[in-house]
Amino acid sequence: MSRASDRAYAQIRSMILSGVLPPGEQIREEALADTCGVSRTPVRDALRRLEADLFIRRSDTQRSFVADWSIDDIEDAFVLRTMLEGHAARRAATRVTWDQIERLKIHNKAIQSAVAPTVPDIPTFLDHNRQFHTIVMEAAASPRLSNMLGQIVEQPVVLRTALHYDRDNLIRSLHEHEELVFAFERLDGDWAEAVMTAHIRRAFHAYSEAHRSGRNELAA
Amino acid sequence: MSRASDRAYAQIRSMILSGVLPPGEQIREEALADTCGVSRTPVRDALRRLEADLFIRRSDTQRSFVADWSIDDIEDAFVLRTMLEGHAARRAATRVTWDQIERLKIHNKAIQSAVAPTVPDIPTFLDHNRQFHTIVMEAAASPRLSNMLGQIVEQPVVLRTALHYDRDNLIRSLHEHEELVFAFERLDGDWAEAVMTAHIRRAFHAYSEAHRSGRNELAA
DNA sequence: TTCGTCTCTATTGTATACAAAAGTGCAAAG
DNA sequence: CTTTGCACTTTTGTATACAATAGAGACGAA
Repeated sequence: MSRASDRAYAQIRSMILSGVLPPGEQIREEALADTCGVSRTPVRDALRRLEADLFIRRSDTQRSFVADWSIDDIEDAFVLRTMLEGHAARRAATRVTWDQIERLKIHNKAIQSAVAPTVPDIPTFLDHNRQFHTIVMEAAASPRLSNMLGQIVEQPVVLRTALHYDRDNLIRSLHEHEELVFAFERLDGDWAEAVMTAHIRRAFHAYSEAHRSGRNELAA
Repeated sequence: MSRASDRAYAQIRSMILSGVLPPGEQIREEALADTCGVSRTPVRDALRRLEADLFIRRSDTQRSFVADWSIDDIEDAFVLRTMLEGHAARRAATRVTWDQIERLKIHNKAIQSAVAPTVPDIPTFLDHNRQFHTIVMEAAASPRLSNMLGQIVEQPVVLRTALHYDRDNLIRSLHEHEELVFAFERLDGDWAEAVMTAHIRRAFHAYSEAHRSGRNELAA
């Protein structure tokens, strides 16, 4: 992450996620180059990647804008994520190694510690949650599936989802992770897919409800 | 398609598809720039896009190579395509408009004409086949799904698949298209998904068998 | 007033020069 | 004979200048 284009990528991405660059905002390469302290060349490079990640969309005349996600877009992304991650869980159930199962359990333990206190440690939860899902993808052993799921999971909407989890949701999430490991240990693809599907759908509804209230806050 | 980077993209892509740049070949930006008659800047642009399309992979030290697809990679791509396109067909079945159904029928008619002669017109088949599938995606009304499927369908392996179709396979392909339209007319998502799944799986086996014989030819 | 067109400005696209980094081969030491 | 380090070559990364193109606003004609 030391090349200028990588730094620019990370910086612009975080500017979008943090709302410094709000949805719909036009992106000017030179302005970003100044902000990031690099020339336009690596900025253009970063913008291409962000465009592929759907963080940015380009008009028909080559101008770039921060992507604006409609409710339909959001549901669309979750539906795809449900399908892909469910499929990954099914594949993983019959391919997972004992070592991977051990690592999944370690992350679940860490998540348990993070959600046990009255005030959960969200950053720790997020970190181990991400690693848990990464291991599932690894066990699914499909580079293309990982690639595509990566694209979806990295999208702004999904990244912000867990921020809306209350403690109850975090604990349910943990229980689903544990159930998934049970399914893996029994090589039960059907079960694994069902648990994962429910896991992602619940996340969607958690997001969706929190988002609605968020909208109201903005409107108020 | 008039910008230099677009021309470079198209040209490099076709060089890979036609085998001028064989799998595993290292890619040198300057050499391609000379070949395409443009500077390195648009070539780099094109290479980034081809990398996202998985036509090109980069080593850990930033060098680019034409992607080399293993048998597992190929099956992997087809499995994903089956899942995504099956899902798309299901969605399309309950969203497709009468206008889209008419257009699907028009392309099927064109395909019928192309495969009717003893010597089928493969380019015409490919063209209308592609448009047929594009309309299905359009009817599925999920931008992300379209985007992802586009990534898979455009991959070298898939692009070359139909070249291995014999006349019998082409006719079967047509019949499956027709059955899909029946399923759409009856708004039957289960049926549509099943037909599409079978459609793609058959394409996979057609490819896989032709590929095996192709390998033998190379070995002989 | 409204439409069109023209010009000027803002923004992106391309070329080129130079910097940085990685690969390559040779030589010397062990 | 192998290995390691160093210089040299090749290749990629970045900056900057310039070209091309889209957008915005003014001005004039209908």
